[in-house]
Amino acid sequence: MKERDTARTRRIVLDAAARVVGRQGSGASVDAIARAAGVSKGGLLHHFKSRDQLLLALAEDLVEQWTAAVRAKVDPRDHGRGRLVRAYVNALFDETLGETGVPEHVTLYATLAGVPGVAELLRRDKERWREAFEADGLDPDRVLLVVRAADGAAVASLYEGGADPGEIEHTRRLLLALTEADGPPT
Amino acid sequence: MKERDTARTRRIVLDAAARVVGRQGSGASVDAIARAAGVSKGGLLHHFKSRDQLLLALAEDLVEQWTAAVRAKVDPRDHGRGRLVRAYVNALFDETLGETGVPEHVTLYATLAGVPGVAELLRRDKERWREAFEADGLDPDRVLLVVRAADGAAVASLYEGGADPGEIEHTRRLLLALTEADGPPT
DNA sequence: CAGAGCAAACCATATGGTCGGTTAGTAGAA
DNA sequence: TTCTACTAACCGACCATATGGTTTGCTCTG
Repeated sequence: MKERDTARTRRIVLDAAARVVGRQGSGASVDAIARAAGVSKGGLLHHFKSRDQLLLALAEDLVEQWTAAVRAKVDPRDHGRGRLVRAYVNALFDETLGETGVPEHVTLYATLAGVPGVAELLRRDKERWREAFEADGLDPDRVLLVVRAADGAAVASLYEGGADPGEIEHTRRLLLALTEADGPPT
Repeated sequence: MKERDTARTRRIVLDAAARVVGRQGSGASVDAIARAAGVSKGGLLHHFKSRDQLLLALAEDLVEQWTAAVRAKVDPRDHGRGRLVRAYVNALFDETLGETGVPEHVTLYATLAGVPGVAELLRRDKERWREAFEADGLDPDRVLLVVRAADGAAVASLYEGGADPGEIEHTRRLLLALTEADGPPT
C-alpha cells in the first residue's frame, strides 16, 4: 500500500478528529487530534490549513455521513408515506443505542456549532431535509412533530450522559407508530 | 450599599459568566468572565476555587432559574391536566423567541455538558421533571412526545443559529393543542 | 531530480492557578 | 463611642504550561 496518500490521510485525520472531539469537546487541541491520527501536528496542518478549517471539514463530513446513514435505513419494501421519516427515526435511535449511548453526530453538531461556518452548513442541511420530508408525503405537522421529538430524544441522551435503553426503544416505537397514520396529529 | 458582599459578588459573577459563556462557548476564559463581572481574576477565584467549580455553579444556577421560569408560566386559571406541560412548552418557546432567537439555558446546557459534575446534575434534574410531569396527570406517552418535541425544537434553533419565528410559533401551537387531548397520541 | 507529504523544533500568545500584599468590614475591649 | 485586632474580600503580578501556527529540513513518490 502507498505510504503517502492524501485522501487516505485526510480520512484518518477526520475519523480521529471525530473520536477526540466527541470525547473532549470542541476544546480538543490540534496536537491531540494529530496524535490520535498517528500524524504529527505539522503533517495535520499540511492538509487542513487551520484548526477551524479542520473542524469545518469534520462537520461537512458528518453531515454527509448522516445523510448516507438515513438513506441506508430506508426499508426497500416500505413504499408507504413517511418511509423517509421512519428511516430518519430508526437511524437516529440505532445510533443512540450504539456503544456510547449517545448519538455521535448529535454530540458533534452540538460541539461544533460554535465553529465559524458550521451554523450556515447546518442551516443548508436542514433545508435539504425539509424538502426531502415534504416529498415523503406525510402531513407536514406530523412530520414536524415526529422529527422534533426524535431530535429531542437524541439530545436528551446527550446532555444526561447516556439514557435508559428501555426508554429509548419505547420512544422509537411511539414515534414510528405516529408515522403510520396520516393527517394532523391529535 | 456595602462595598463588599459575598452573595452579591457571586451573583454578579454568575450573571457575567452566563453572558460570556453564552457568547464565547465553554472556552470562555476565567479572565474574560472576571472582566465582564468587573472583578479581578484573583477576586473571582477567591469565590470559586477553580474554573470548573465556577462552571458547575453556573449550571446549578441555570437549573434553578429554569425551574422557576416554568413555575412562573403555569397559568393560575388553568386547572386541567397537562398545565405543567403547557407551562414548560410556553417557557421554552418564549425563551426561544427572545433576543437571540436561541433559548439561553439550552445553549448553556449544551456548552456546559462537558464540565465535570454537570452531567450528573442534569440527570437529577431530569428525574425531578419526570416526577412533576407524572403528577400533572396527562398520558405519559403524550407528555413524552410533547416534551421531547419542545426540546428538539429548542436545540434545532440552537444548531442552526436562530430559527424562523413563524415556524417557532406554529410549533408551539401544535404542541399546546396536543396537551389539550388525553390518552395515547395518534 | 522536483515536488509533495510529513516530522520536529520552534515561537508568540493565552490561560489557569498561586501568592504576597492591601483594604473593607466587624466584633469586642476600653 | 473609639481604638484594636482579626477576618475575609479583593487586586495585580507572576509562573508553568498548553496551544495554534510557522519554519526548516528530511523522505518518499512520480
